[in-house]
Amino acid sequence: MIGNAMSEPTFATLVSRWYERNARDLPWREPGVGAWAILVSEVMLQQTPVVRVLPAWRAWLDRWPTPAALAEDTPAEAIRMWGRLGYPRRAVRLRDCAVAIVERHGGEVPDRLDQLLALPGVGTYTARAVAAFAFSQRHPVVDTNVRRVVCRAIAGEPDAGPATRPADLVATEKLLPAEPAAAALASAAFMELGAVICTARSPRCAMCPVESVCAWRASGQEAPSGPSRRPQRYAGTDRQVRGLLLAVLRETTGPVPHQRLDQVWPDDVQRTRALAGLVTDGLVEPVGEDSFRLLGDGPPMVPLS
DNA sequence: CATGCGTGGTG
DNA sequence: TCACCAAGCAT
Repeated sequence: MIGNAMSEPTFATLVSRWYERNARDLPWREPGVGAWAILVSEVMLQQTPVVRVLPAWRAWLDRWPTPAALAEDTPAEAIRMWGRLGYPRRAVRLRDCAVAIVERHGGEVPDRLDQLLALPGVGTYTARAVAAFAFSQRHPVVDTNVRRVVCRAIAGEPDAGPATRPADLVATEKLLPAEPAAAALASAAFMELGAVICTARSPRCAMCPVESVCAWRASGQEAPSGPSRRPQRYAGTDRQVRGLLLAVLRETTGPVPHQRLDQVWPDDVQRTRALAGLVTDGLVEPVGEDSFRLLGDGPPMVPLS
């Protein structure tokens, strides 16, 4: 027991201490923030930087403080409120998620991992993040930041794999304190370390609380390997065309004649394909012969009899 | 398991 | 300038 008391601080302890002194004061981390607000923040933060999420998160919760409130509104309004956060399918899925929470869980965000995972738009990361941060449960929370931190500091490798793997969850779980609340704090701390110090491009090792125990540092800090995969260009892709189409639909209430949508992109084939994709994905619906609108942006179409 | 899916900031 | 992202998810 004396040996235990005198042992070196654990990895999680070092990072948690650093976090308690240096964490950014993000609003969804404040005490008393509910599970719904945390869930909304996690979905918005999927692939969108913190600085852009901040105002959108406040506006969203001001309008829809509960899952039930969002569930009663239209997908179209969800897409509009999403603004330019990107990947607007997340807005629709978040609304689907609110509907599911009302239908399956009486309007309360569930606290069980399997129930969270079953919600639309909630995957491995988000389910664990909500369980840990909203309900103080002891689950490894592994996002791209945590993968990078653990991969570098523990395994001594410069890069994490392309996607979260079961091995990442196991490796991270081993680092967590036994106490659930401490484990949740440690998970937030790992994420923060990866976001602020142990960044992908230029890690600030001089500021790092675990530099002295970092395996990557100890092994000479081998540079990240070359480009594993060539990222898709944005300019000229369907993705860009979808964004242009959606920008027009967002700023218009109700149906938009296709002639107006035609103006956003000259290539008929690509534009038509992009619009069809938006319909397939449940973001847009056709109205009448030649108009389109955001899903649910007006009264349902009544078939003529 | 590789892809597709938006957007705006930055070195 | 422009490649590279930034707390993933669904298929």
